[in-house]
Amino acid sequence: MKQPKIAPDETPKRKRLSSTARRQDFINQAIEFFAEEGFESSTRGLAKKLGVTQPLLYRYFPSKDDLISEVYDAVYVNRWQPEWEPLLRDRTRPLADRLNTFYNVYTDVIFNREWMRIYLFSGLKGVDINRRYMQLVRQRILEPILIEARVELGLPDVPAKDCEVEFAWIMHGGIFYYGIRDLIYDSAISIDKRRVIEDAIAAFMAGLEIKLKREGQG
Amino acid sequence: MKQPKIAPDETPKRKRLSSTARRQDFINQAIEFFAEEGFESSTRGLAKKLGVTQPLLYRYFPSKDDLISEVYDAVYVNRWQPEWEPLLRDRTRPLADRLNTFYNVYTDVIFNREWMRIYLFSGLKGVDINRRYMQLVRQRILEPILIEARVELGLPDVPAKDCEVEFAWIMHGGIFYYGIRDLIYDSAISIDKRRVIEDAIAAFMAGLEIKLKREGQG
DNA sequence: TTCCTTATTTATCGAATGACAAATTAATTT
DNA sequence: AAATTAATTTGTCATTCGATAAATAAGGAA
Repeated sequence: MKQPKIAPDETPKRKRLSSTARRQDFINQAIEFFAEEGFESSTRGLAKKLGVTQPLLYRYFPSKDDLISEVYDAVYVNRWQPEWEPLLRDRTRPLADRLNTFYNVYTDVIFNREWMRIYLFSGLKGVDINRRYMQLVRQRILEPILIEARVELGLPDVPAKDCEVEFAWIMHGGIFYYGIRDLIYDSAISIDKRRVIEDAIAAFMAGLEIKLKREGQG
Repeated sequence: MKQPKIAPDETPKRKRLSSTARRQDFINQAIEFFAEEGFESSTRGLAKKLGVTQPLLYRYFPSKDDLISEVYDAVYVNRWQPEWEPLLRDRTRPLADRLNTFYNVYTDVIFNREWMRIYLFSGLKGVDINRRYMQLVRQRILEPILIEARVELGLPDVPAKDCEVEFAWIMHGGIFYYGIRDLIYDSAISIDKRRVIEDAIAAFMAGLEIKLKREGQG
């Protein structure tokens, strides 16, 4: 009963996949598995989900940690879209518009249970890929946003100060935490994601204008 | 060499603590231990940190899960301060002042590695105490804040709408995520916590005023 | 068909895990 | 000082873990 039903004379007792196809399948399903169960979960549990035996995993990955590293890459590196930064720098549009577009497409990528849970699990494990990811966010998203804001306000085009970056992080973190509440705790109020982002950006822009102009004077 | 050095004629080979004192010590150190290593870590590792043998744990807690439950209570329940809510409702002070005071004392409690990591670990495990904690935050912190804001702006004293609660969550989450960056990822820029909170609240208040008055008209 | 490559399984090892029972020993009571 | 209580340790069991070696079988090449 536990075996998949097979028509009488239909042979396939064991499926054989090509090396590369099998490998990809392993990584993809490992993302789902570890996201749900945590990285401490057993390779036997993963093998069960994959429908293969546990030692087969070691034909494709030297160790469990190596497999986990590939999971990180698949989630953090491969899902980052290079067009995000130019989108933020497109001065033909008002900055508020650009921010709304960006945060909608960005959260389309990261607001899913897999991504969020992998991110939190790996953060707690202290792997440095998380720190690198946050540097990426700072350099490719937050600092560009702050430069664009200065330009739009007619202020001198100087690099962002630390306390300005922190202010941008507050907005970014507020939106991010909305995703956590929604996807990890299932406790976000079911409201348009678009609306939440819009409000967060409006408050950020209003606060930033006050902040930048005050700094310019003092 | 691994035994603690004991002066020649000083007797205590084994320390015996009273039942209640030992129990408290176990819980306190279990918080540190599980916060750092995660709840999947072994009871033997914990016993080593405690300087006792592993079976002794089972004299005080029926199972590992029971011990973990006590850890949750000690962190979530016992550290919540009842005076927080009246502080937010103290109408003799401007709301912005109250918010600043509150978020400074609140983060004094939760911005430490133990609290933050226990919170994230337990959230990923899906235990319902996390959901209950977020309801507490909503009912005792965010909804009072929104009511106070309406009153201060001279608007009708009606319960907060869902989208207003979400807006308050954005500020709260932004501040919270600052703590995560600081304590979990060691990647917050070292800036006055006080300053970050001040900016977050200023942006929230500015955004909320616009939002509430727009709603009142539409 | 037959052979050969390699994907996959079977079998197993040593270490670590949560939990329990029984022996020991420190502290209290008599 | 002797006896009693209870805190703590020793010893152990059944599972589960990551990992390896050897056996099996599917599919392409000859």
